[in-house]
Amino acid sequence: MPLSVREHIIEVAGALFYSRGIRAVGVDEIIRQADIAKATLYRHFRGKEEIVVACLEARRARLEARFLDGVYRHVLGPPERLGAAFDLLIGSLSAPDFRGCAFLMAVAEHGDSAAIRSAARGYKEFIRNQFFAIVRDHVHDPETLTEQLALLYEGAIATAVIRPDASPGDHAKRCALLLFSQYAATRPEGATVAPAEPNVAIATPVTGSRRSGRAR
Amino acid sequence: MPLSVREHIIEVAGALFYSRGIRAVGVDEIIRQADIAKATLYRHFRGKEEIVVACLEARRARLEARFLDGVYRHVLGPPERLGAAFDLLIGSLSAPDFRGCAFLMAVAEHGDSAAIRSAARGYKEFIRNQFFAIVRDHVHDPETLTEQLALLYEGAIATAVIRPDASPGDHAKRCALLLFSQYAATRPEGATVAPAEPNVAIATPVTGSRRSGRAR
DNA sequence: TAGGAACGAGACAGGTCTGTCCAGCCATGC
DNA sequence: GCATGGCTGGACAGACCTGTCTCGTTCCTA
Repeated sequence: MPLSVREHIIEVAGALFYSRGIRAVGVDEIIRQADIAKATLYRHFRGKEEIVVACLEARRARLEARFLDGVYRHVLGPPERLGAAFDLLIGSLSAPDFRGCAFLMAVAEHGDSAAIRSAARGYKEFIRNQFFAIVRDHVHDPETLTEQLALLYEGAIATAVIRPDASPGDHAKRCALLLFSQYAATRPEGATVAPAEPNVAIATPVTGSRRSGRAR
Repeated sequence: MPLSVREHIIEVAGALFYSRGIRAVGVDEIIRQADIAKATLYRHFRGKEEIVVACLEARRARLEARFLDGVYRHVLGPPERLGAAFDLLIGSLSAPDFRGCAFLMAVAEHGDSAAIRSAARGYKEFIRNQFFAIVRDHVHDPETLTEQLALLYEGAIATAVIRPDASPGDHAKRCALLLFSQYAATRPEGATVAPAEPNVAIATPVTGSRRSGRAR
């Protein structure tokens, strides 16, 4: 299954950008590694930034597909789905070439590019929305729980970069499941589970989930 | 109180590096903004990387001092201290010049530099250790709770970069207090702490007004 | 078989980067 | 008076960057 030239460029450039940084990788190195001519590269992309955006979008599609496959391959309940999502994360964090969140790194290096910010935001919103879809019908205040799960997810990635020996993925998973059980237990209507905890007060209203957004 | 030349360089370079990225800022721009000669810069630093490391260490000292001041200014219990720590975070995230974790960004751009990785790790371990010191004697399994709190802290910073409208700081604080009350409630031995009305912690300190900036 | 599109190889321009070096200025101390 | 040492301003070298362009080849299709 031969890749098209464009896909080949995206694959090579994406790996280089991720492993060494966007600004640290020149187009000369991309064409050398991809074994193509410079004119070919500039025939497929208008400039370097367009390559970066294409790499982020390809990565996003790959990660989203992997997420959906891992979480929805089997029909399971919310805790199992959350566990599967964090197991995927744990696998990513322990990959030998893991270096952090590619989207966050791209924004750090080119935060002025609207296209790059938009690609990053799109992926992060996908993750958030997936968590929301998983817990929505099983807890009270799913918006708050969703944001907290997303926080754990992001925190594990960031921590794995600098303190990888802290097992951030494992802690995030454990915490996510604890939170879910908490929010499910204090669920008002269904009342299927009732471990009777007074902490309900904390988990109630406060900051009205912004949710509006859509900057750009 | 006039700054020494070296401190002046660090201040100017640190702001430039943080706002635009390390590789995106050349030494020519540093000496122009700092209004010094190039020879002066290279008399104080052996090279650009040494400037970067000095900037990170200065930032680390500043942030650590601010953390300790905010959390230990008043004598309070663990929930109030956690609340204060996350209020400091909330203030930082909403600062107009906030762009993410400077240490993580530096590692993303220069992950091959041992000195930069070390500076980043030092700061992140400080945060972790502070959380540990706060909760150590008040919960069972303080190590796990500590890592989870650190995860929320990191996650809020990362999320604030890409989805700032999600109020990540507020969600992190709320979740941190919920976790603490959980871990305190299930504490086996002492059982001194009763999570009866934990909302005190939420309603206490003032958000923001920390004046984090220092944009210059 | 002929034409054209896609490609490889590489020169090239114009700019930027880091780091070195030189000449001159000025304050301080002897 | 005079040396010293930190500073400024700027030239400079050598490398690297992005993006354009030319030229020859290959491959597909009509």
